[in-house]
Amino acid sequence: MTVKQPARRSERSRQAILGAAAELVAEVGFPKLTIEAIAARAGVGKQTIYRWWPSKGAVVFDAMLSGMSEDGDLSLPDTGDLAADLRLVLRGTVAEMADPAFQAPGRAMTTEIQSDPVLAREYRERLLGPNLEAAKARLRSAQETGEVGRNVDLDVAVEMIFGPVYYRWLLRLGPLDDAYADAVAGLAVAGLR
Amino acid sequence: MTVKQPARRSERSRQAILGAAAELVAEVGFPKLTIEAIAARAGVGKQTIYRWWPSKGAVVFDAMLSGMSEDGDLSLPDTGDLAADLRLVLRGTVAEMADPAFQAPGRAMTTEIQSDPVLAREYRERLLGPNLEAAKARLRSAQETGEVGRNVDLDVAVEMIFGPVYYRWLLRLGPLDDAYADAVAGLAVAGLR
Amino acid sequence: MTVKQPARRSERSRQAILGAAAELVAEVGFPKLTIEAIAARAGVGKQTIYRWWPSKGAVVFDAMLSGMSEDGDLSLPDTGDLAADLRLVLRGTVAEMADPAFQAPGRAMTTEIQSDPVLAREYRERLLGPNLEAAKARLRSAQETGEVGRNVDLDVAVEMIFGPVYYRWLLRLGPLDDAYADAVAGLAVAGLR
Amino acid sequence: MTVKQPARRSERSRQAILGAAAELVAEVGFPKLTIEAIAARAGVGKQTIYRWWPSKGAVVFDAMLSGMSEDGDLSLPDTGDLAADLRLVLRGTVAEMADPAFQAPGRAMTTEIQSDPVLAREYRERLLGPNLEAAKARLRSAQETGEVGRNVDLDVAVEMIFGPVYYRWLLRLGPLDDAYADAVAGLAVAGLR
DNA sequence: AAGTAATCGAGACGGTACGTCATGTCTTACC
DNA sequence: GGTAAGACATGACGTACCGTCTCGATTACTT
Repeated sequence: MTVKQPARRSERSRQAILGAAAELVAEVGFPKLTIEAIAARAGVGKQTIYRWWPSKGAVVFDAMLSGMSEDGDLSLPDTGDLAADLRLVLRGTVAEMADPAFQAPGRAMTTEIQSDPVLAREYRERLLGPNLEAAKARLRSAQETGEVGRNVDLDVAVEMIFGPVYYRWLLRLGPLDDAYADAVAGLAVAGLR
Repeated sequence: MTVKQPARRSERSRQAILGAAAELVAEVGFPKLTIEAIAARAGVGKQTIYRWWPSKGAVVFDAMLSGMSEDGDLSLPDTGDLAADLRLVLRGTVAEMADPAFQAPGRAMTTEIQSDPVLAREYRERLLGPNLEAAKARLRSAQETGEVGRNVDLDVAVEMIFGPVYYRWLLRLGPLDDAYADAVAGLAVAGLR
Repeated sequence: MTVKQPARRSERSRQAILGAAAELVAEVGFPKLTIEAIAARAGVGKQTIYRWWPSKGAVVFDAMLSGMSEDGDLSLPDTGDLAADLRLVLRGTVAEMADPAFQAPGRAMTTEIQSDPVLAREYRERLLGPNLEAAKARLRSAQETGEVGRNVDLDVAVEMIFGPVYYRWLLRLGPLDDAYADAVAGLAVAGLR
Repeated sequence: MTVKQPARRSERSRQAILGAAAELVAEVGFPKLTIEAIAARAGVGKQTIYRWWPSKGAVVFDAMLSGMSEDGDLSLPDTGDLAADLRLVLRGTVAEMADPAFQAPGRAMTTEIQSDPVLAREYRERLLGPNLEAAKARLRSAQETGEVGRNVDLDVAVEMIFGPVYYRWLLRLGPLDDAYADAVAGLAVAGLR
């Protein structure tokens, strides 16, 4: 969340808290995670957490952000073959979602977002939004080559691509493997034509 | 959840608990819902809840089940026009999801499913599964008329239909209206061809 | 307590309850003794206990009564030598009080008597009273031989004899052995002259 | 009880708890006294009680200690006339025991001591012991004047003095008035010669 | 270099809810 | 009708965390 960065904040404590939060959410899951446990594990006073983060969710969110390479290039490949590019992207998405290290915090995030509007906004704007924007950019380019219909609503289009994957992941409806990624990519490309 | 059915369980208490849970989850939301409040509202001892349900989530789940017409005909319409049928179904789905009365418990359910495997199974088997099966049946019929390709994996196909809607709903990515339902239906039908 | 003796009372259950109570009070002590545990140990419904006894204390009291030879001859020996007779009696009293098997129920009794007037009355009339009466009888006889002064209040006198022993036992002020019994007997006899 | 004195304990809370405990034990009696009620009356969290006292009994004990002038001069009068001095002391003892305000907590204490060894020790060392010591000191002085035999065991002697009173009080064997105090004093002095 | 103010660790505080236990009442089915 | 079994409403238990608060003790800027 990183509310603000005042002069005298202890970076050491911040790191310890984020690290402890990341460890603990993986160990016990989000619902059983407590601020007290984070403070204890981080060797930090509770107040230091309350001073800088508004909620448990915010801490975990920050911990997840720290754990990600925020600088990563989000843009999708553009080889001119939309189907191939989507297959590639979805295979990556699917692999990440199947990764056990991502599961606990990922689900926690989804959960927390449901009851914390501030967090939800943060999530949409800082994590999800940029990714969806990148996908839309690729589809826009595909519209120019004619691979995607001109009248297709791109907001709906990106949801057609990632929605099914997210759905299967969250509700554990089936395996998240390359075959699945390819199938979704195939149906999507066909639909967008 | 209805774990087991020993001897003589008080039906009156069961109804009161389920009713109170449904009311309270709508009033305060799932995270702020407490067993004590349910017991108090239902005029029931806490132990009576703990005796029959393993967790808060299980109670709310049961409450939701009770609130639904379980006998309802799940099968999709089959007018011979797949696109029209899907539009109809998705409009209904979207309307339900936009309904404020469904929001709180619906999100609560999704949330709770993430950390309770028993509940998750129950959810998939008793609520989600039948609905997806009904959709698959309609698609299978569409395969016979040629509206859907023979080699399309129907599991993936149903996720292509409902996944995007669920995605938009859960992450609040945009409005859930008829236009959106139609757009999703359109793209899906095109993809499945 | 034995409230009443209606026709169809199960003697088998009564015995089982009293036995279980006696065992349990020795095992866990009176404060941790529960009606449920007694019922379970006795293989009896809780209601059967509630039907026949008004309180936990009453059950234990009855159990203790059953455990004692109620028919025993309470009268003190009268050899003509009061000091010797008292030594004998007090040695017996002291030995009983030091007996581990008597400790738990004995203390429980004392405890329970404090807050249950009915029980207290029962205790004084059925257990304590007869014993004190017997001692008074012996002292009365001693008054005739001149070993005890004519103007001595015998109620006070018996309390001078048993009070110190009870005091030392209840508050664990020191060992309860023959030497102590003899010392008390000696001082008492001297005082009563 | 005052288990330990770490860091910064709230004196205000301590007083409120002790006060509430004293009031409540007088109102409802020890067996019906609950920690929750004490906390509520004191305007304090339950945890604050559990943090500093190990049991309900310990709280009440502390409350009683606070209610007593701990600084009081315990030593018995020494006018040179043992009988007169003992009469005086026993009249005081008897009056205190007959005082309704002392009854409930006094009996509670006795009761609680039976099942809590820690409390029992505390009681013997901090309340009872000093009083008995004071009495022994007076008797020792009497041994020098010849009023008490040289070979009398003073531990037994003090029990001969207070035991009967305690016995009559606890088991409600008779009135606790001046006449009784005098009778006990008289018999005791005669015995100790 | 000393003064000073924000931050830190620690943890006590008033609370809420937890999940468990025992109470005493009740209902059912058996004998 | 008494019984074993056990569900029920009640209410206290002792524990876990909540979010706030105070306490020195650093610590890094200011003067």
